[in-house]
Amino acid sequence: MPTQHYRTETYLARNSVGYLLKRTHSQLADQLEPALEALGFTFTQWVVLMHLRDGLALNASVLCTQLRHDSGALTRVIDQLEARDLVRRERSRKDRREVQLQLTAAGQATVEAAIPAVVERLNFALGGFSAAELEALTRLLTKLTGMLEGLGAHQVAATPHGDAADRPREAGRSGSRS
Amino acid sequence: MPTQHYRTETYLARNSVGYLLKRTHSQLADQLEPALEALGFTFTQWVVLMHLRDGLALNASVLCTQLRHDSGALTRVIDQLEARDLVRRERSRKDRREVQLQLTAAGQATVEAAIPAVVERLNFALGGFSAAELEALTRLLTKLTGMLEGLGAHQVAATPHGDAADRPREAGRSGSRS
DNA sequence: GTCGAATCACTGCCTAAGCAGACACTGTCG
DNA sequence: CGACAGTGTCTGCTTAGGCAGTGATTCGAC
Repeated sequence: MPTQHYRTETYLARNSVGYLLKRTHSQLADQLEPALEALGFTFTQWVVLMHLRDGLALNASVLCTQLRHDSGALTRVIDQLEARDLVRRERSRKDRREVQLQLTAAGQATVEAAIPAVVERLNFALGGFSAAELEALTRLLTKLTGMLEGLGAHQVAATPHGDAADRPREAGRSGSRS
Repeated sequence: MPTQHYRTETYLARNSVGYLLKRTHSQLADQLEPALEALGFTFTQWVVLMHLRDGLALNASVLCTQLRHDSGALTRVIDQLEARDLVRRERSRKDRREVQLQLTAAGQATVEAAIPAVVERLNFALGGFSAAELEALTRLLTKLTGMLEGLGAHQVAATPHGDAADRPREAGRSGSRS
């Protein structure tokens, strides 16, 4: 039996991590998006580019799981980036179902050029945090994401309420349209 | 000049709080949604109901700022909940522009009945955390949300890239903060 | 080797989110 | 009183996200 973090009698939305994560993410996105938009990117596009830059994803499938994006939606994001010559698609020879992705020279340059503005905005937004606090937050979030990834397909613990749905979480989400 | 949390040369997407927040939120939502879906709610609807239950919002406008939701979108969420007789709209007598919201008896009962399942799922998902860790995470996120709320309208720091950066984004609604 | 299941990328469709504008109402200033 | 700015809610439009289904390919069982 896991730790009894929350209890029915004292559960309040505003103290719940779920709510706090949603809220902070949204707020931080609001801080970053204008900087990215000035450069012509959405947050999603940015993260895709960064992951490619960091070599964290070689194909769309990996990117999907990494970013937790819908594969269909991701296709459209890649479409946009490819249309702007920032990303190149290339069919793998080893497995011809797979499409390998990489930044073009222009994409590489664009990302590198954009980083300072993003970093600056991030630092500004986090101005009220000490280094120790940010470190702690990052550590906790990293641990949390690892934990939740481990849970994977939420095998719904036999809820007495019966029907519990079983979503095939594998396919990521997000994406965009042209 | 704020703390130099991130630096251009070492910035990596996967370590960035923005990315981590997005990722953890998405993962946690995946954990909770099936439980809510079994009860017929989306995450958004659930949070709306919880806020009404906790008396955190008396009208749509407050709810918008609390949840960082679009007022137009919120109208539709309320529509759905009202159609299911979970929420009641009532025009305020004091200020007839305002629509006061409250749970119906059925709404109240439904929310209360749903809490145990949500709490259980939340505890399950957070099983790997100690009480101290969750407490720390909650505290940091609460502080962060307060910090970011303070920043409010992100005044874009003059980007040397010239172009753009002039989104009137701040969408008037949700403006007044306590 | 063949058949069937699994995987990868992609396309359509549907719903939700975000934006802008409309309308109703309030409070203020002249 | 009447014009005007500000606020609260709601309605259309556009865009993005998520799901299901398709074609191509690979892998595994037999």
